[in-house]
Amino acid sequence: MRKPCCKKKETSYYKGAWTKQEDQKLIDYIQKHGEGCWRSLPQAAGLVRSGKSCRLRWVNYLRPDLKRGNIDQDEEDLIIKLHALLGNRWSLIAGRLPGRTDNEVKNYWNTHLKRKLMQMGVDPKNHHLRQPGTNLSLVPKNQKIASGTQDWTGLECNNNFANSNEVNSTTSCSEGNTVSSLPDLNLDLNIGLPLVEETQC
DNA sequence: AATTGAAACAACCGCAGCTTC
DNA sequence: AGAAGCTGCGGTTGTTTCAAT
Repeated sequence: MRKPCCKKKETSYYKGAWTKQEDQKLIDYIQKHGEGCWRSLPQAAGLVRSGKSCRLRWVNYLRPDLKRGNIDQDEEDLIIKLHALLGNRWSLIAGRLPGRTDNEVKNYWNTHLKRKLMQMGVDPKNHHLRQPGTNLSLVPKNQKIASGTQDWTGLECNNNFANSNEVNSTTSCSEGNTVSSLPDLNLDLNIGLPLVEETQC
């Protein structure tokens, strides 16, 4: 049986929004000791949070390399393309967007892009073009498809391969499916090993 | 100015997969 | 081999903000 890396002790953790003081404690601790061993981190850092919560806070909001702010058109297009290829694999998608997190991409998808695709008559689940007329009533009259977004007609790539971890640049849609609407799609989907500062628990 | 509903964002929960013993 | 711990991911929910009425 594996030895726990820290004394297991169930505490009633704080939940809800993080305070500035908590953020600072977490930042200070990680700057000193690096990431890793999330379970023991809270106690070591003087936080009354679960390791999970600390990890999430760091990964999604405190990491210095995060690019905060609006997602631009290029990023949006890339998200759509990657989602067509990978499905809801947000961490993989976020990995192709420097400075963006899986949570951010997921939220953006759910709040912006899903609706946008539906308005365009595209099923956001599989990126298939819906039957003409379906849901098109959602599109305001005279509204053109946003600039920078392609006509997704013909996008019929199934996502079977997305269930495989072997996502790489040679992956392509199976016969009969087409990504003809993605002419500039040149994705290197090799999963690079992250530069992790090794820390021993 | 107050109310209400929608949109956007932040955080939690549960589960799966990997690692260790 | 399998049980248990840990981490990371994806789904979901809660809270805040903003616009419309």
